[in-house]
Amino acid sequence: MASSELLNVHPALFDRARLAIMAHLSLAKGAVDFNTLIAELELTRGNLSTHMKKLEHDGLVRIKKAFIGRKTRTTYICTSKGKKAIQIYLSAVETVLRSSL
Amino acid sequence: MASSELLNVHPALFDRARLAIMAHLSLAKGAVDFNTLIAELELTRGNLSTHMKKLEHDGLVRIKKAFIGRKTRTTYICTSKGKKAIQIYLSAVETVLRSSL
DNA sequence: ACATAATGTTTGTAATACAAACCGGTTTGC
DNA sequence: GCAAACCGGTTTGTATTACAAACATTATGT
Repeated sequence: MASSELLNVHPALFDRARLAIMAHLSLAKGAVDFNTLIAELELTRGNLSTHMKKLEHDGLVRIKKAFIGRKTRTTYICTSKGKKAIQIYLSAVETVLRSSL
Repeated sequence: MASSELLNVHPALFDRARLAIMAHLSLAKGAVDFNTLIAELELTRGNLSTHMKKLEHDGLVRIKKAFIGRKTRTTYICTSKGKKAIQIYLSAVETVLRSSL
């Protein structure tokens, strides 16, 4: 059954905001910071914060905190596990839906 | 911003079970019945029932009830709105993720 | 020195996915 | 012919979770 391929998809990706976050991070070469994500994805700070905590917990993202001058700066990068999850997501969706066009 | 394309996607599709249901219905020519969906997608009855209620409420699916012999039989078909939602979903996901491979 | 802003995090709440319990009706066993 | 098991779904209760408001901390402007 083709639709069972969806079972291989990491559950964290079945959320509009988190999918957008992961897409953004997997595109960007290098790290992306908190405020950039806020601005581009139109999320509130609280919302982004909790999403990133979950994504880190699941190992899809790595959080880096650093001082820029004396202010803190939080950036995120997509782990290889995260990239793989995105690929699985895309291929699963395509095999399940492509033939229905 | 490419990722904003995800905002056009119908929110009901951001759920693994409902996406699988819609994929199945949009593939099948004609109606699919309750028990077939249960069997192929491995959902509980309660779970499927509530998902279908939501999908009908959102206009992505139409529910038909009929008697087969003296038993009732519930079948579902994907509306044109549902098919369009699937197409939007697929193209949004592809434009957002394709370049990240 | 005091107000305002910037950067995140924690907390409270509303929405929701899920399965258990339920319900109306039918078939089976005895 | 009556009870028990079954079928086809629906409603209800619960546990999870997405979200924004409130909070905490530090920096900046005046």
